[in-house]
Amino acid sequence: MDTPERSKVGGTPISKFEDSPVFNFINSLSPIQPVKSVHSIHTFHSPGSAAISSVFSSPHVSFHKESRFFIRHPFPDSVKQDASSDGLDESNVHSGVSNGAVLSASIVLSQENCNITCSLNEASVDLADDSSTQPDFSQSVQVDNGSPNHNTSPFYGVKLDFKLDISCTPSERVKLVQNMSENTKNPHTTKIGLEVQFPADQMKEDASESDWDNLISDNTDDLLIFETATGSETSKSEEKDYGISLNSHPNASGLHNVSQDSFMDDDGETGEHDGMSPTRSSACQEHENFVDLNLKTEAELNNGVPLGCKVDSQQHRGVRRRCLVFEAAGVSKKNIHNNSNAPPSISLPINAKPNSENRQLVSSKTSKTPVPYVLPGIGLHLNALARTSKDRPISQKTKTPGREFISRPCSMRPFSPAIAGENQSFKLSDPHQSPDPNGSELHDSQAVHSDVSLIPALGIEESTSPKKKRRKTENSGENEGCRRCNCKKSKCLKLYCECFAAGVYCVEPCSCQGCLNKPVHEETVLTTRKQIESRNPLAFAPKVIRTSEHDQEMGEESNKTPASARHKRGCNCKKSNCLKKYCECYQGGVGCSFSCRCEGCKNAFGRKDGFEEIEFEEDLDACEKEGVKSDDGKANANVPKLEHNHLSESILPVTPFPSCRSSVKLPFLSSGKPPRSSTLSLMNRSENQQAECKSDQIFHDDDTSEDLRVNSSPCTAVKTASPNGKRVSLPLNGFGLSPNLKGGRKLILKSIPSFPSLTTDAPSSTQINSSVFS
DNA sequence: GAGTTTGAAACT
DNA sequence: CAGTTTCAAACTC
Repeated sequence: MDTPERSKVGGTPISKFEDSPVFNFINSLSPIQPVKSVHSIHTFHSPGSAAISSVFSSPHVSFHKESRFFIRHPFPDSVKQDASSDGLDESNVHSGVSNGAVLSASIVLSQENCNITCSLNEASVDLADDSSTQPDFSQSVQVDNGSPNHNTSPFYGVKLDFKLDISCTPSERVKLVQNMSENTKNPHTTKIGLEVQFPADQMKEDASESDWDNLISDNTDDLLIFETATGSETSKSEEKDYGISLNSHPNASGLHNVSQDSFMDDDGETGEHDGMSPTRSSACQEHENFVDLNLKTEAELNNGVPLGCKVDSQQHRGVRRRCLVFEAAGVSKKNIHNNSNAPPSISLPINAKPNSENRQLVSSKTSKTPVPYVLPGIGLHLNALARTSKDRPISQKTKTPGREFISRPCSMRPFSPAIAGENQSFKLSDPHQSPDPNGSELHDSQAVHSDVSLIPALGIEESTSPKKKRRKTENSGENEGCRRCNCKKSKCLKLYCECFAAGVYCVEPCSCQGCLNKPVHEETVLTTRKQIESRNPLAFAPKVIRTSEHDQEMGEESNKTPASARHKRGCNCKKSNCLKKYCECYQGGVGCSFSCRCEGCKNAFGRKDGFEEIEFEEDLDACEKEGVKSDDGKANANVPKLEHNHLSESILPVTPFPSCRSSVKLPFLSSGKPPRSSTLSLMNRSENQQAECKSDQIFHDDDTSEDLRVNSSPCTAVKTASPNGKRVSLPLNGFGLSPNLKGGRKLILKSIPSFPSLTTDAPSSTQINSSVFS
């Protein structure tokens, strides 16, 4: 073995390492000789003796500062001291405290069976404290592993353990890379790379046998302490939460990727790994020491490394190539890299093109980046939310001077029910905030900001003519929502203007002419708005109200079943039969209700007639089977089917301020079945007012549909007409009842937008209704 | 892309 | 409050 010279860690002669069990192990690889422990893990790359040489030949790479594999764990100085006191070369042992989290990684190569045990322990913050006092702590090793199985997300008290029993064969390769001293100073940057490669089959079998506890207990001496690398503030923040630094962090992942590449991708598979760490800082690239345990085979990763930690899917994707990779021996492609080779992969330019996985990471990361532009003094207008099918990009003002940049997510499902909820107290703002496609409600402050996270960067992409784009997006179905106004005469100061109606400023994509609905004209906008509100307090109220609950429950199907939501005022369609977007109900993805004055309603989401006709039917089931027939006697095949769904929905106006919202549960909507005749009977129009009264009484904040109870308390009559004389009523108001009814449905008005102008305080359900219907 | 249709909004 | 006009989106060609 000529290793010593070539094997340097961070320029540190490997002589010390030779004393280490690892070294012995390596030496003994062929024939397999036991290695009791590894104080410091270095790269083993060795099939047989030759392998050993190779191990140390490549170790440079792995040892090299630039090695990308790393196990990060912060730990207390005390620990560090202990480690050093143990005679461990600092280069081999890095300790640090990061965020109070203590991570220790121990890798043990057992003498027998050439077991290689890698215990990765993530010590909680508490542990970190303990670690100082507990010698054994050193054994616990925190490995930042990006293995899919590895839980990328930090967790307390979770040990990430994997034990690998492999027969030592020439094919086996274990790389342990430590990176050195320079970085020790900087706990955040110190990384140690460890790569262990095993035959795939062995890995599967053995990897599954993870026994960290044993490792810890047995190999106290053999500890590798790694400092957690904290690439960025973000990672730190994450780590703080858990007291553990994880590779889940983009930076970390990037590091892993890099490291992995450095070790594994001689054969050109690096392509897989390239592009890794866009987020990775150059500094990290050069100076971080990593310990990487790479499990190359995914099966291995999944099966062979029972970490007891599960990584969420997203994390998986991001993490997949990271750390622990046990490469099947057969996979010779993973050659230990020479340092010369390593650098390229290692020091991948930040702006390097990420691979698909990396991209995901990046994208996910970036997705959050957009920051909504909130016009000064202008608050979120939830009306935008109300326009369900009309997603508006979240307003975002580009930094470009004089240019408004408003974007809103186009995530809306084609028929997703409009979310209602508008708090007029908000100033016009954030134009195009859209309801969460998922139906999630915007809550208070969250609404304003969280939505932003949803921003698909719409605004950025809009360069083509707004109109075309709009159509394009609309046609596309899901992205239907991205709209812009095209006003020519209204100056975007009337409700004709969708933007204005939504309470958002017009943005660049808009092709409006003479637009005054811009931040520049804020006063004008507000004034006009007030005027309109004075005329009709509900003018900016969400047109469609629905419950978020529904979305949550229904998930993807929610778009199919918006029925629980209803247009607050109802449509007045004459010719479109409520089958086109001319119909606001249809457009909002909700069924028509009693409030509608439409003629020949065939609303696929729920016909007004359907309700009425069904109302008195004794056997709803029959109805469902037959389908609901409209007044004109035309059967609407869609209706029954849809009815199930949308009836199950609850009305949920989404307002940013939950406190201001009250929810109404309409009794039978959650059943998911069409209204039962008995139930519907209550909805008889003659009884509308009564029903509405009931509905008023059943406002609830929570969604317990079962809670739907008819409140017998006296109710004041509620006007169904809007201030303007137009009927405004909550659809399904009359549904409050009948649990006894089979298939009772619930409409839940989870939140009704409070209109500050009307009621300063969070309106009670009654208040809401009164305000709505008065 | 222009023209038509449609229904809400605005107006009288 | 009803009728009419205006408006812009939706739709059609």
